[in-house]
Amino acid sequence: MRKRPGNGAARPAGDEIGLDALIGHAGYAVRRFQIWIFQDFIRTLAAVDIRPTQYSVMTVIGANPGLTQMAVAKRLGIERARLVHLLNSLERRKLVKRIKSKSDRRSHALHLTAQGEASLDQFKRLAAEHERHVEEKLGKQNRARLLQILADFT
Amino acid sequence: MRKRPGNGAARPAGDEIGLDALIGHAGYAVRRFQIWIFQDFIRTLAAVDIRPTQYSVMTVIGANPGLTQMAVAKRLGIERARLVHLLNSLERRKLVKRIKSKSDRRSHALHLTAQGEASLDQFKRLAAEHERHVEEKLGKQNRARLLQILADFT
DNA sequence: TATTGTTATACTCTATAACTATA
DNA sequence: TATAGTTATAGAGTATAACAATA
Repeated sequence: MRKRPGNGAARPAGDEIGLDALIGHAGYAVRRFQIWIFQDFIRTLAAVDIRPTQYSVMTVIGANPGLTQMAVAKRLGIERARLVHLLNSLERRKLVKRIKSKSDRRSHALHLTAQGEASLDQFKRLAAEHERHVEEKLGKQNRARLLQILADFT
Repeated sequence: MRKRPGNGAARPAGDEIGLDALIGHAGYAVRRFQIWIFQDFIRTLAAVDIRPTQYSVMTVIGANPGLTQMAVAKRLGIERARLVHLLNSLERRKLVKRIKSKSDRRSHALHLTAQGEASLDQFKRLAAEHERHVEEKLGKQNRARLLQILADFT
């Protein structure tokens, strides 16, 4: 016999649990998907110990050498205070270097080290593997549509 | 004169900064969008001080009275340890109550209080307003497509 | 005065582990 | 033994504020 709800008895976990209003909220689905996708990314790049944010920072520095910390922070929507710690970690691992700017001595120009360049190539191959997981999960067309719909947020 | 990158000089922030490989990653766009959508949700419900996770917990309890904490945690993908604190906060605000289950005295049956029911109605109206912001931002069709593409993750 | 990088604090969230009381 | 709820801790991420050096 199924328990009736509403009388102080706990419903067994096997019952189907409706989401009610959450079904109509894009934010709920997006959040659940974002968690899934980050977990897959972290798992796929676990061997090289690189997380999504670290990957995004290295990719942008690699494609735009000489950027300041402020420029990277603004472009990626990361707090500048947070970026300090991220860069400390990447610098300790000899993947990124800060170079004192001569034109504006308050700021640092960011570059990948030689090792950072080589590592980033490897990270990109693994990230591409992750992206294939996404494609398998969503379907090729749906993934393409998704990227199109969200293109403004990049 | 534009600074050339790669010589230790910082690039001015005004330069266009390419995202390189990030452009092809669904996770990057999804993450940026998820941040935007949560910020809008938090802003839209700021007057009632309800955040997305709190809203999702109250909605599920409201639609499925008597659920155990484990059942809610599993359904929404929240850690049970995290849910304890969320419920403490909602219980302090007299929105939710825990009732000792008689059939299994380890567990609690979760219910909205009368005040919780009334408040949830208000939260849902505000959340619907937030959802209209999403629709304005994405376009009606794109929002519908997005929900369809991500339906498996709810 | 304003900006860049830094340090520090507080709060949210994720991920664990261990404890208690029950089953 | 296993499970539900709880407590605690550590790390990531967000949001601030304040400070030193420099503009």
